[in-house]
Amino acid sequence: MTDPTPAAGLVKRGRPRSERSRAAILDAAAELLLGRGLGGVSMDDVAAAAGVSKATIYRWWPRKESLALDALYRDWAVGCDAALDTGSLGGDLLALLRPWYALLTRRPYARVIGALITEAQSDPAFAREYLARFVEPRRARALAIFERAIGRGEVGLAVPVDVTLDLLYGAIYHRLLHGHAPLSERFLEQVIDTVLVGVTPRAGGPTAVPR
Amino acid sequence: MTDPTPAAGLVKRGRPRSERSRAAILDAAAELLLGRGLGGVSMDDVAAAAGVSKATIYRWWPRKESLALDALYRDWAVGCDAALDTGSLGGDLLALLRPWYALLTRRPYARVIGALITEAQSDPAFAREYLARFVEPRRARALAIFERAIGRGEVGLAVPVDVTLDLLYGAIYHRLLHGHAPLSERFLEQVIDTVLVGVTPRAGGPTAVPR
Amino acid sequence: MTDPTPAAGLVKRGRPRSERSRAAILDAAAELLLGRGLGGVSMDDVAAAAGVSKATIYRWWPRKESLALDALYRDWAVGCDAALDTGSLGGDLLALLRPWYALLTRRPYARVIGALITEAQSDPAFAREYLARFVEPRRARALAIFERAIGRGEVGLAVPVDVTLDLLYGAIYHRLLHGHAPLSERFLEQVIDTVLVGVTPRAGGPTAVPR
Amino acid sequence: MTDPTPAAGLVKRGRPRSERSRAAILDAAAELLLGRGLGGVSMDDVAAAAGVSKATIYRWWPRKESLALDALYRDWAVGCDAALDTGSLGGDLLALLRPWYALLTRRPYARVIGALITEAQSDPAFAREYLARFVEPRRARALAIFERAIGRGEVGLAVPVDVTLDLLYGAIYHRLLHGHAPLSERFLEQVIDTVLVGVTPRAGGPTAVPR
DNA sequence: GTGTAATCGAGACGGTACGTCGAGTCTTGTG
DNA sequence: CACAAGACTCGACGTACCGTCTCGATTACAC
Repeated sequence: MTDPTPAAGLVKRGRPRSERSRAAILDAAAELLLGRGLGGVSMDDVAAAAGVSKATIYRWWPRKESLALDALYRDWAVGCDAALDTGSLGGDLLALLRPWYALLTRRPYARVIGALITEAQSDPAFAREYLARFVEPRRARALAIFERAIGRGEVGLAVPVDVTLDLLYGAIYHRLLHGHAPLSERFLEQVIDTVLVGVTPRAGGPTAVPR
Repeated sequence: MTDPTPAAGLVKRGRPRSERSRAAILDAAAELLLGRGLGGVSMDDVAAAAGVSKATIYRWWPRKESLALDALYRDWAVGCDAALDTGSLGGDLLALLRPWYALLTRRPYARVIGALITEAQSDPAFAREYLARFVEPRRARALAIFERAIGRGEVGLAVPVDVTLDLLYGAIYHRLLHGHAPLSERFLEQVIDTVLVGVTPRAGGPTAVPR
Repeated sequence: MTDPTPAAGLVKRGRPRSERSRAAILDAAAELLLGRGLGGVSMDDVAAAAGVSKATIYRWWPRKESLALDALYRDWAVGCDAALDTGSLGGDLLALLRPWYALLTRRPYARVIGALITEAQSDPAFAREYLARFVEPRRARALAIFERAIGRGEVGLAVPVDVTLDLLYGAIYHRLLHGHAPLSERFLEQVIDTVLVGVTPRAGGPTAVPR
Repeated sequence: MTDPTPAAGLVKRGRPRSERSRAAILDAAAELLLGRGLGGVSMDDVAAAAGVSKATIYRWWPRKESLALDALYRDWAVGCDAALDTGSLGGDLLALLRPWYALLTRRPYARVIGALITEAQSDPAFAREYLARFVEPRRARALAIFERAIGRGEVGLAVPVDVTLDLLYGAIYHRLLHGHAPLSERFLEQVIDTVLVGVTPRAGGPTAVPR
C-alpha cells in the first residue's frame, strides 16, 4: 500500500516523508481498532491520537480499511516466518498454528478481521490485498508442511490438500468469528488431530458419499 | 426481535401494527441488502423502497443490523426443517447441506453475513440473536445426524462431535467469506468425504499429536 | 373556534363531547405554554399532561396555534369587561390598562403572544381570529373611553384617536415584546401622561411636521 | 455572532473561511426568509439555495434564528447611519424614520421580525444580540435627535425621553406586527405629530393622572 | 332493550425537518 | 514537496414533532 522504495531513477524532491508520522499513525490505528473495532474508529480519532493531520493519513492510505490492513498486518506475521521442521505433520501444524492462535486470543482481532472480510465482499481489489497479506502466507506455509508430509508418506496421495487446509483454517476462523464456542488451545489440538485422522492413509478406503 | 405474540393477558389497545408495512420493509430490506450489501443500503433507502416512514422502521428495529437479521432470516431456514433420513451419515449430511449451499450461492449472502458477524463482535445481545437464528439451528440438525450415525456405529465413540461440526461448517464459511477458492458443490462433497474419513472408526487408533 | 352552541335545528346524536377533557386540555395547554413557550410544547406534551388522546385535541382544534389562542384567551379578558367611569380620561385609561398590565407581568405571556403574532403573519384567518380576540376588544374599550372624553371636551377634535390608541398600546407591546426596558407600573403611568398631554386641547396648535 | 476579526495575536492557521459561501448563505437566507417566513424555511432549503453544505451553515450559526438575524441585518442599517440635521425635531425624526419605514413596507419583514422576537423571549443571549443590532442603534439615533431638540428648547425638560421613544417606535412596531391598520406614510407623520404635541413645552403644565 | 352515532383512549402511521457525525477533499500558511 | 490546521461537500444517521389513521371501548339519544 505504501511503497517505501520508489522508482530508483526518480530524484527525491521536497520534504521527505516523516517516518515518525507513519509509525504514529499505524500505532494509533492498531490500538484504536483493537479497542473499538473498525466501525467505532473515525479517521479524526486516528489523526488526533497520532498527533497528525488527517490529510497526512489520506496522502498515504486511500481509505480507512487500507489503513486498518496495514495497522494490523505488523503483528499478524508472527510465527509465520518460522518454518520449524518437527519431523511430523501434527508437530509441524501445531508449531505453525500455536503462535497464531496466541495472537488471535490475546486481543480482540476478530472485530477488525470481520470488518475487513466484509469490506472485501464488495471491493475485489481490497479482497486481493487482504488475501495476499492475511490468508495466503499462512496457507502457503501449511501447504509446504503438507507437502513435506506427503513426501514422508504421512498423507494419502488421494487427499485433496486444499480442502484439508480449508477444514483446518475454516474451523479456527469459524470459532474466532462466530464465537459459538471458545477458541481454546484444546480446540486447536482437536482440530489438528481430527484432520490427521482424515488424511492418514490406511488399508481400506473411506466410504464415498453416495450421489 | 419483534415478537408477534405479546403477553396473552394484555388487552390489545391502540392501532394495531400494520402487517403490510412489516412485510414491505422486510421485502425491501432483503432485496436491497443482497443487491448492495449492508454498508451500501441506508435506512432511507429501505424506507423509500418499502413506501414506509423511516420512523416506522426504527420503531420496530433498533438498528440496521437487526433489520438485516430479520430480513434475511426468512430465506435462511430453507431445507433446515427437512430432516431426511437417508440411512448413511454422508447421505444425511449432503441432504442437509446441499439446499443451504444452493441458497448461499444463488445470491450474494456473504456480503450481509459478513456484516452481521462483524456487528456481533461488539454487541453480545446481537451475537446471541445471530447465533440462535443463523447458526444453532443448522448445527443442531447436523448434531442429530451425527448422533444417529453414532447409534449406527458409523462414527467412533472417541470423536469430538462439536469439533467435527466446526470442521464441516467452518470450511464452508471459510470459502464463503474469504473467497480464496470457489464454494462449489464439488467442494461440499470433498469436505463431507474428508470429514467422513476422519470420523469413521477403524482398527488402529489415530496418531495423536505429539506435545 | 369551538362553538358550544351548534345549529339549533340539528338534533344532538352520539356521545356528547366531554367537558372534562376540554377543560383539562385548555388547562394543561395554558400551563405548558406559559412555562415553555409555544415552540417548546408539543401536542403530545399537552395530550399527556391533560390525560387525553392526541386525536381528541385535533378533533376540536385544527392546529397548535388555535389551541394556544383558546388556552390563553380565558385569562386575557380580565378587566376588559369592567367599564369603569372615573370621570377623567386619565383615570379611565388607568382603570382599563392596570389590570391588563398586572396580567401581563404576572406570567410570561410575551412568549406565547410573540408566537401567535408570528403565526398571524402568514395565516390571514388566524390573524383575524387573533385580532378579534386579543386586540380589538381592548381597543374598543379604549376607543369608548376616548369618545367619552371627547364629549367632555377633554380631547381636541383634531386628534386622530386611532393613532393615539396605537401610541398607547404600541408602547406597552413594545416593552412587553422587546424587553429593552422594564414594563413597570411607573412606565404605564408615564405613557398615559404623555398621551394625555398630546391630546389635550390648547390655545396654540401644535407645530406641524414640515413636508 | 460571527466575528470577522479574531484575536490579533493569533496566527491564522488552516483553510480560511470561504467568504463566497458566507455571502451565498446570507443572500439565500434573506431571500427565502422574506419570501416564506422563518417557519417556512428549513436549513436544507437554505443550504440548497446557497449551494452549500448544511454542516457549513451549522458551523457558523448555531440555529436558524441566528442566521436570520445576520441575514436580515445587512439591509436593516439603511438610513440609520445618516444623521441629518434638519434643524427641527419633527424634521429630524421624519428623516430618521422615513427610510426605515420604506424598508419595512417594501418587503414582508414583519414575518421574520416576529419570529426573532419570539425566539428572544426564551433565549436571553439571543435577545441581547437582537436588541443590540435591531433596536438599540435606531433608538440611539432618535435619542440624539431628542437631545439636540432639548438643547434648542423644543422639548420640555420634564419630558421622559425614553418613554417618548417607546411611544414612537412602539406605535410603528404595533402596526407592523399586528396589522390591524395599515402602516402608511400618513400614519408615520401622524405619530410624529402627536408625539411632538406631547413633548412641546407650553405655559400650563400637563394634567397629571389622578391616583 | 336495542340500534345508531359520535366520542374517547391508545398508539401506529407517513412525512418533514432537525442537528450531528463521519468520510474524504481542498486550501491555506509553514518547514 | 510534506505537513498541521481546519473549512468544505456529501450523505446518512437517529430523533422529534406534526397531523392522520385505525382500533376497541364508551356513552348518549332514538326507536
